[in-house]
Amino acid sequence: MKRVKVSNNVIRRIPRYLRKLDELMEAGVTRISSFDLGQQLGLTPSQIRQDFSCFGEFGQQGYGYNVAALREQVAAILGMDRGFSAILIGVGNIGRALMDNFCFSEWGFHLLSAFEVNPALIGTELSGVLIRSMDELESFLAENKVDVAVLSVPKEAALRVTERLTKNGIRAIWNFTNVELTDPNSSILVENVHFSDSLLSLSYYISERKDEEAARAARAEKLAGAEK
Amino acid sequence: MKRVKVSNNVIRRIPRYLRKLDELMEAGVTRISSFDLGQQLGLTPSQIRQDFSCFGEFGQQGYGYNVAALREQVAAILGMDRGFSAILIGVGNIGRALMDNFCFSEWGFHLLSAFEVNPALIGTELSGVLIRSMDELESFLAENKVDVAVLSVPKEAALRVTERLTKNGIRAIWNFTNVELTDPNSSILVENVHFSDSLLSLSYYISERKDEEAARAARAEKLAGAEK
DNA sequence: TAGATTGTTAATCGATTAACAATC
DNA sequence: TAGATTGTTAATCGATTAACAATC
Repeated sequence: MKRVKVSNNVIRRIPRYLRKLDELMEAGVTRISSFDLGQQLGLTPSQIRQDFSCFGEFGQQGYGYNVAALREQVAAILGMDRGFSAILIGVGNIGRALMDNFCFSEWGFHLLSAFEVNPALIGTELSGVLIRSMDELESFLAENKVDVAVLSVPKEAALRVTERLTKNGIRAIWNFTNVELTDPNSSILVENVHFSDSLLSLSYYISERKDEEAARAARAEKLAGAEK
Repeated sequence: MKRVKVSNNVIRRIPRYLRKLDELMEAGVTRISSFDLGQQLGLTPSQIRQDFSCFGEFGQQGYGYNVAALREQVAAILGMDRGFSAILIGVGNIGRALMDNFCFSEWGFHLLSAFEVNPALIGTELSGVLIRSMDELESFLAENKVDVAVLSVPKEAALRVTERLTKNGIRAIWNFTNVELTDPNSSILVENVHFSDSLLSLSYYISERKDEEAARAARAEKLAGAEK
């Protein structure tokens, strides 16, 4: 796999390609051109070819791309075949939802264990994953290679837990707390799922649309008045 | 409020400004310069001033920005003061987690009601919000102005429910299903929270780092060999 | 072969950064 | 007043789009 320095914009598009390719495979589509793929994703064919060309040559002139083959390449680009391991910290509502519904293995991850402070949950299993006491965190990290910690603890505990994690070798965090963990001069990878940021962006777009519609209505009103 | 056409990049940064400003207020900071704000967010002062200048003049030469005042401006930009209303469809794990933990009102939204097919849940309340039968969806939408539908149904139901929503006047969806709802030529606003996209991006970054470290180790190895 | 479509180079467009006059 | 810092214009940088030779 070629691996030049690839821009964030490209990297954020790759998972969308994967999802679309899975969809195409399910629909029985075996080949697709950058033109058609672009149509379906709202991207230009140029951009799609540029994106893939960061990683190699996956198409064939005059034919396009084989869907199944491209899907495998995309999966490899994303590291889905590397068998990364994860632990989950905090089996609250979000933690439970992830353990219950989110299929880590579908995306190439092994969820090794979860950790909780609530004694009622410790020792129980959820979707086949054992919930351990937070007291065991350090010893577990010493004995297991863990690539990612999924952080789904309450806001107040976020920074404290993060410190314990990074002190014990964790170098990547999938952050579901609404706390800004990213320390600019740290080498820890943090991927945020900030619900509020997402909702507020939507709020912005709705406001924008409302304002535009109001402005349009005002212009129409004025015009109608002038005609009289 | 000035409202020129603002790029997506800017819009995605505004919620981060809000979060940081809230943090500063809580810490008792009353004024901040674009320089300091940039330091804390990993952005250049230029970019911060450019971003705000899309919406107005919120600072003061020689002084910087008043934190509380800027926070209010940012909130207004995002439409947090518009009292948008929302309903939630699908009280599964994710739906429940949102109703339980996510404070809609903190971000200016009123969660009016939730809808479910499971009879055991219908008629009950969660965090003060009534769970109605999906059968009541159409009549509810006819009687209430709803700005956003939060979609947290199982994957299989996503498209069907979306159609019911849009047929009954819903024009913005906050989508928690892993389904691509965005129809390029539709005017419905869709804001996606795709967990898998997020995890796969992280997977990419971890892979990249691993490859770099392996390459570095290989070079060191070679060097050590050459010295012998 | 002719038509289609790639991978890549060049051109364009847009976003970020730098610079600076205005001014608190 | 002098120092600080804004808002904005100009310069730079990077990402997207267009074009096209290569080739299946």
